[in-house]
Amino acid sequence: MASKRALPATGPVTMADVAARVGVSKMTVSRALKRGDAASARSTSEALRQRILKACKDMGYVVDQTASSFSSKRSRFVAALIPALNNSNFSDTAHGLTAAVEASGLQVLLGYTDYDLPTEERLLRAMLTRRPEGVVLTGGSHTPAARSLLRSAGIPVVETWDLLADPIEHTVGFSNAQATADLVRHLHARGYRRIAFLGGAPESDARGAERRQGFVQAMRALGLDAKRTLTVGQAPVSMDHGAQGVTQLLLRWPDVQAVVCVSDHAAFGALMECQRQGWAVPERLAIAGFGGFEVATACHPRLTTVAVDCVGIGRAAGGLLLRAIDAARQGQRL
Amino acid sequence: MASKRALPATGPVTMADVAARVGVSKMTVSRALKRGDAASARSTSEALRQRILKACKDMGYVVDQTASSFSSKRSRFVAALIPALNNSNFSDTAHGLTAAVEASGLQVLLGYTDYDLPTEERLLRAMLTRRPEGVVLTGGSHTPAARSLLRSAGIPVVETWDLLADPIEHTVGFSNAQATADLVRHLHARGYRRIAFLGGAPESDARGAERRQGFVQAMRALGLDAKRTLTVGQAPVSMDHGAQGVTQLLLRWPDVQAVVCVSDHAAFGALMECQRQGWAVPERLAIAGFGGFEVATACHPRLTTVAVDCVGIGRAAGGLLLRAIDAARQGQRL
DNA sequence: AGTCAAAGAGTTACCGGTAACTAGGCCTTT
DNA sequence: AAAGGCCTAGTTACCGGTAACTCTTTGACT
Repeated sequence: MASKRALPATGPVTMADVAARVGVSKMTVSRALKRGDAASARSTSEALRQRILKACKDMGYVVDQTASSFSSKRSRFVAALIPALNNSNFSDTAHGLTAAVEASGLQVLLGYTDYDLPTEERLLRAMLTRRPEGVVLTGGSHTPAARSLLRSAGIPVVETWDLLADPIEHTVGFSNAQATADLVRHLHARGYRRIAFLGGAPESDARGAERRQGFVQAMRALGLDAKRTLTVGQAPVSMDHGAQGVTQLLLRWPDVQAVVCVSDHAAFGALMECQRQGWAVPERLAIAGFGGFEVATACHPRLTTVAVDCVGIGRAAGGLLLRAIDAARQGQRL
Repeated sequence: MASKRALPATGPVTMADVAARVGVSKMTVSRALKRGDAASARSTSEALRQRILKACKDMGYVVDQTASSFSSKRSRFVAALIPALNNSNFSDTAHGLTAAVEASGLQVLLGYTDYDLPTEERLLRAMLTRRPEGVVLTGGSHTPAARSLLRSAGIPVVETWDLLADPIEHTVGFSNAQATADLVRHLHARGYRRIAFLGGAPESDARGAERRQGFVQAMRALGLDAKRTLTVGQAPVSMDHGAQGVTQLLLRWPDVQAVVCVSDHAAFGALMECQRQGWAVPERLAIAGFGGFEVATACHPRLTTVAVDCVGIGRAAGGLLLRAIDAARQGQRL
């Protein structure tokens, strides 16, 4: 074990090693490395700084964030939880979030919940042990334990993708119900009257449930029959669900003129099934989706859809989070 | 500032607080909490353990992984870099990876490179400061600096999505060239002779370039003309690229019978453009894609595609990584 | 010329866990 | 009955940075 000291080349290079090589103290190296964050305050001379930077490069020194975080109580990352990675809407939001916070030197630790609340809680628990400086969640449905964890963590929380009436702290998004209602009114204006809704099990998808509610409310407000709602499978609703759904739909309500699908994926599946069956779209059945996915504009005929500014949501959430983190740090200082 | 000590309720609860409450040493609390990992070795009595667990719950204590990682030199996470989040192929791989390593208590820190090597290097640099226990990369193209970083990091590295002849350390995947060549032979067996390839700029997408090479090699081997290759845009190749591409294709080589697209997205775009233009698929033009995306089987007509076991790749990469991490830890012990 | 502030660098202590070692109690073994 | 071993819990030291403070030098200003 004495060889440990005798073989400095093998072990990881530490800041002390660099300091010794340059002939300064650890602290000086530390200061030289993190210059640029703050302005010229409390820094080293430029000449010395260059020597230190060169030594770091020569020795292959890489800062140990683990130690840095531990010492400074700043983990320099935020946790973000989304329902699924392979949904481009959510990953676009993650993209926007990353773009917004990386300028402040924060990384995003991304997790996916598989549309499952207990999974979200587990994930949150795991992430909080790493002491993130903030948390971004998707939606407003969480387990009581998850809420409690967040409260006692004492860090800023932003809930996205729904404009919540009663958020844990901050919320960035839009009303899924409102947007769906707008879509229904749009169809109504085009002359459609017998409109159906196609979505997954409400309990498996909070946003889907919101959209369903928006559909029902708008239909009722227009004096139309809001009973044509069909449930196919659990979230995430797939293209195949849409294909199955549209078949069931026309079987059950042959007089239906238009269908509002919970997402573009389902709408696309429905559209393709119609093509297979020879049902003209939109003459026999008009199809609308939600999300503004690439497939909605690429397919033929194009799907009517509700475009969502996913990246914008992420960016706004990031901005909000940064301000909240800053504010908390200021407050701490008092 | 003296109030800091006077207000223990406000500050975060530490292990020492819990220990004091229960009347044992920090070490005992530490041991009680991490029991379950290893077998009954070096643990506390069950009765005491329950008391400690209860105290943790009552006090709202959450282990500080930052401190734990720092002390034990085990960060308990692995870094994974994929080209894009919103590509379900790659996110499925991330899914498989997560599933494979989470049983061992490792988390996955996911990053996306936007198909850009310098971005990959930057990201890698940022992640390595957090001392991951392993790294999973997509593909075998990396900047020299990135390779150097990985080498000096001294942690296991797995490269996926390409079966590399000369990997940095381990590789899990399949030959994109081989798979594309198989696809070409399949089309040839069906009677197609004048086959084209449609993809993005090779330098922007290593896997796309591999597929293009596989196409060229297979065509030549079959004694066919391999010159019908078209480049549209940069990676990631979109549905719209596919639509534009197929138009250019038929304009430039009106006699073409089939087209192999670099991905299902492009293939789908091409398919839809054909429908818009009234070109019969596959009679006028047969279209093949790559990746086995949901859209390939959901659309009408179905796309010929190369299904990839994305989750399997991730799972295999995770397994390999776990073994390598274990081996490294064993070796360290000697 | 003296005072004072700012800039640059060093010192000290500490963050909250865990590795490794130590110590006591109880049980088994010959 | 003594020796050895296992189980449980405590002790000590330390991981690699950074906050906060101190000290020295330099230069500007009165």
